Amino acid sequence: MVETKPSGPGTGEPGSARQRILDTASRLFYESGIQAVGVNTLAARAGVTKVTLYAHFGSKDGLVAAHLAERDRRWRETLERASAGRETTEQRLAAVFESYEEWTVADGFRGCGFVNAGVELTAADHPGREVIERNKEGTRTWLAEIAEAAGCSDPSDVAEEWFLLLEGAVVRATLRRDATPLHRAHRAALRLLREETGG
Amino acid sequence: MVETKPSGPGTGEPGSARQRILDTASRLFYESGIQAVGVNTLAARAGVTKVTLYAHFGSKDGLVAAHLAERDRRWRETLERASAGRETTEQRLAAVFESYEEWTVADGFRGCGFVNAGVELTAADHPGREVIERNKEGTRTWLAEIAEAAGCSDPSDVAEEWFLLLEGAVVRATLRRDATPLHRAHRAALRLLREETGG
DNA sequence: GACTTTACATACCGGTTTGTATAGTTACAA
DNA sequence: TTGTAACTATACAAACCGGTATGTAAAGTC
Repeated sequence: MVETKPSGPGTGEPGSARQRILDTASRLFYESGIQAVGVNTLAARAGVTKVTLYAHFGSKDGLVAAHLAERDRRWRETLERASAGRETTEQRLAAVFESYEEWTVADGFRGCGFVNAGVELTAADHPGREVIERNKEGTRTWLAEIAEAAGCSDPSDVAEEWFLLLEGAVVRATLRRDATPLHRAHRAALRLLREETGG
Repeated sequence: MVETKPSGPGTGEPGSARQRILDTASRLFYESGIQAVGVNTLAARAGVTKVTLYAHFGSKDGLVAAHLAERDRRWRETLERASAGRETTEQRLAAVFESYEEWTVADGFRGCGFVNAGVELTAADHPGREVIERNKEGTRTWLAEIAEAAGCSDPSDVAEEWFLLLEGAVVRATLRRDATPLHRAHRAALRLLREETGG
């Protein structure tokens, strides 16, 4: 387990230097890619000197890892918020697919930030890799709990099939910028579910 | 349509400078990512001077585009070779999923080279983007022809569902290095097909 | 023999990369 | 009032980036 807690000065309150750096990183890294954004640019855009950035995160790799951890936290929040009040299996599943859909059709969508980071961070021991795996495992677990509540005979199997459809839809939506990949994925997921539960 | 034919000197015979550059690019770009491999390193590893590299491809972007075109050509060959002698719909579909499976479990697998390139090449007008789209469209068409021969009422719809499963499985296989993503995708694809054709 | 093509070697260009060193400033607290 | 934490400002280092300039050697071709 890697340290993801704040490791530098400051407490991370909104508007603090640390938070401004993380917000800027989130935007720039996602927009342009991690390697394409230098620490000079990043610090300047965050309204912070490079010295402050290094005081907080130690290295660019450290900042990348912290940025991914923050992104993971926000994604989990999104899932939980979208699932509020959804009770039946199909409603809870719809909440997930609708979250993905909103995301993929939003302005500036450029694929999954974790998958993208995984493509760029080829070093096997990069501190960000762990965060990527944790995020994917989190979503997989979320889906498995829905499949379990539905009474599927092999919940993790069904969850993984849903996950394949979701990940595939995100990839497809990156080229085809409309809602059809998510619609098709959702429909296919429902058919697989109903077949499984004998609906 | 962008020029993808050889644009520099030489004919591209096996062992020629041009071919050596392309082979080296294919290996290094896939292994380490496009941005992480400089032209100095690339030329040195290909046993070629940088001047020769630029005489052949004009720019790094030009080399990237040529490399992607070559990769696309090889992928189409793989699909055709794997489908030789497959006659029924399920056999032809199996050929596709088996090709993906062999690929994802092979040593050094690091995701789809086209998707990865798409992540790295953020510039909308990069000459490689066109090749990426052409490749994805090629695979989609390949699947649609199978679905059509199967007598699906909406072949392109079914093909897209298969494609979602395949792309998702590739993404999942990048983290989970075994054959289960492809097995699951194949099984789900068959279930969706049989449902569609009322089998 | 003159010319073209293809590739070589070497050296250089301006700019950018991550990361550090040093000094000064602001705010708050004991 | 003195100290400390968090920050700014600037300058620098060493390496690397894509790309070019200059010149040479070895082939093939008219």
